[in-house]
Amino acid sequence: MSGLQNVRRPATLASLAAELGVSRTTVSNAYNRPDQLSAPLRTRVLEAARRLGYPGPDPVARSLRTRKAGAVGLLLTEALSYAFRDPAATGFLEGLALACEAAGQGLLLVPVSPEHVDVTAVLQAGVDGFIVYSVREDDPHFLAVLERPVPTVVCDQPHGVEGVDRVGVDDRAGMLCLARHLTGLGHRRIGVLCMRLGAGRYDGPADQERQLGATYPVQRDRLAGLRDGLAEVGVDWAGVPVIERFLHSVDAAESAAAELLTAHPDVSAIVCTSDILALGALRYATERGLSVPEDLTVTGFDGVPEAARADLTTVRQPLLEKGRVAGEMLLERGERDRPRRVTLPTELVVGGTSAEPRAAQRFFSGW
Amino acid sequence: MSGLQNVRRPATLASLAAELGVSRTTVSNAYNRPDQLSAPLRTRVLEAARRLGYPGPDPVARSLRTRKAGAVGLLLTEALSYAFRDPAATGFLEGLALACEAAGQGLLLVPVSPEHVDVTAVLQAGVDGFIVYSVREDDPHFLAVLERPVPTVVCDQPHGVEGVDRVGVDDRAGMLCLARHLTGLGHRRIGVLCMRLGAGRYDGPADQERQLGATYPVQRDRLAGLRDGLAEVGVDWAGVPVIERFLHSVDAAESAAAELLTAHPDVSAIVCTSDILALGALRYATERGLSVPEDLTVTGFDGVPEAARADLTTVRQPLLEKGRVAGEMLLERGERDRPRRVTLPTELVVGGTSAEPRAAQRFFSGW
DNA sequence: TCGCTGAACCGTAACGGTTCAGATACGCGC
DNA sequence: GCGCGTATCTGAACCGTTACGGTTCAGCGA
Repeated sequence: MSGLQNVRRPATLASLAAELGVSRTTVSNAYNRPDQLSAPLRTRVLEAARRLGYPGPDPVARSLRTRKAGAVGLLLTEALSYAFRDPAATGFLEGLALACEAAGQGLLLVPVSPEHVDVTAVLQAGVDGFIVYSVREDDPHFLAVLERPVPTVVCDQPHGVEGVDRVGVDDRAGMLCLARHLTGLGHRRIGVLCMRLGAGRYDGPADQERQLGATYPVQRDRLAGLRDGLAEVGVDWAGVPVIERFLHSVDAAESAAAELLTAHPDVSAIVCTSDILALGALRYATERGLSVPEDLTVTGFDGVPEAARADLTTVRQPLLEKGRVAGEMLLERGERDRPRRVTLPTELVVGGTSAEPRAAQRFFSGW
Repeated sequence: MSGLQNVRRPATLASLAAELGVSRTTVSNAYNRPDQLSAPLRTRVLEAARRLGYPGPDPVARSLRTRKAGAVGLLLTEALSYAFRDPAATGFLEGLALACEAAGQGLLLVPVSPEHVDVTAVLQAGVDGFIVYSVREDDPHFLAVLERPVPTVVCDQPHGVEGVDRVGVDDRAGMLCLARHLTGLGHRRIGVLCMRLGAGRYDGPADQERQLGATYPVQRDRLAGLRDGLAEVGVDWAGVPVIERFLHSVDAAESAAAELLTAHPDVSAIVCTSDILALGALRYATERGLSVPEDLTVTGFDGVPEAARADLTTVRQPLLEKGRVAGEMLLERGERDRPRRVTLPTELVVGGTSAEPRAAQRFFSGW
């Protein structure tokens, strides 16, 4: 806990009213409804306010009475600072911020302790609604959000929560499209790097059981899309190595790529479930002296600016747009009879990191 | 305004107490001080809460009573989305977020309308303190923040506001150091790109009067540091062209570089008051077919990650650290007798974008 | 049996506003 | 002179909670 605490207000609406010998209503009106009192009196009120150091109506008290806080809460699974570090999150948040701005709403980043679970921050947030960005299905903070009697919009994951709007993309279809691009090039020996699949800290190979038990639907879907695409050309998913990393960073991905290629040196393409992971794979390839795409194809997912700079083959999703839509769904006035589900389009971006595999590897499928 | 409004709470602490035939205090204690009532009664309360759909104590009402909101407000001059777009801001915010997280405080991004001035959002923010990031001296939102009876910490600018803590770097000294690097290399014909110097939208050359009247102390100081450094080798500041841009973007900087080099083709070095501006200058050089640093030296300021990737000569400041210190200053418990001023160190980073000017240009000073 | 103690629980008074249904006075048309 | 609309201001209820200073009562030692 912090030592921060509001100083006692030097003057209140009531004390100001008493000083002037008018009612509290009048003082309130001086601030909120100038047309409800004569101009001279209003001036007198405002002048007295300045003289007594009255800073205007207290926002919290006003919120209590009006039942609106003027802010939207944002819940992330990761540490708060992640919001400013991950480019996919940043893009989303930029769009969300645009929507909030347009509606004059604040955006409250709710602190979640990465260490031990503590949902008090969620329960304490003075907000009119929540945006939940890509959290685990059974995230306790998320469950706490659902307890709160305010509207909620989920971005990406979890899926299909009752009474909650959602915006996202078709991860499975996007990945399927990418998979076809790769199989079309002739790739059959494929390795995968993916983000965390479950609550606990785990780094290493993710077998099928772990994949199916994943509590992150986005990862589940992206893997499923790839599996679908490979099945179309007869590649058995059981033989496809998947390496999981708990941390979503270039460094972590680099080590994952090392782990993958060490155990499976014959892989011709590394499919990553995010661009960040792909950037790590690229770095490992450079480190190891492998040429991309001649020796190795690398693909990502998301379409962040860094990926464009690296000319990465990836599946682009409209990150900023997703944020803006999320905000608008939450802030939109009017009745919403049923939870809305918005799916934004994805687009395959073929960059310079994917090409046909070497002749020796092509159409090989003898794992 | 948004249509978002809290649904009426299905049950309140009072109704729950009435239902159970206990006092409101007891219900409150069931949530906040479990040791103040017997375990069985607490269970009974919590059970009834679930049954009646009572979502736990209302955060706003609690805030009113306890006089703490559990959140810190953040004020930016720019549109809210800027926070996620500018890498220097992002670095700062990441550090700030770390500090907030550690203290369990939320971070409320206060929406400021870029179009017409409207300070209601500042007055409406339910926060225990404000962080003000790099705003103009006479920014009306900032003045509104000062009206609020909560502690405030300013980052970078404005300077020397009474009763307000500040964290920043010595911009003047940092730039002086950079200037000496350039003059040491032999540069005498120098052109400058700087960020906006005043409130109104203006793009173009900034004469000395405009420089001196700048309401952005950071820009003022950086220019002054350069002036000092040039004065040391006898270069008259009056002859140094300074091009100003209202928008802080690579695109804007590119056009500024064009403007500068068109009017002053004999410039051997472009000094930019930010890395973003420098990246724009680099892009213009590439576009125009100029080699950096052979044909042209380009320098930045800040030390953002993008600058490192571009191997830019710049002055690095500890962005993340600055954010964390700002947060800690605000959240720190204990009396603060007088406003604190923290100045963090800067460091000259010599990259590959600065070198000796061509022989023909060296030591020339005959403008 | 008495006095004392500590645990458990309660009543009241804020916290600082907003809101709505009046009250008052005033000007105006008839 | 009277009814009536209008502009201006007031009174009181209400928002939902927690802080504070009690009261009650079972248990215990003497």
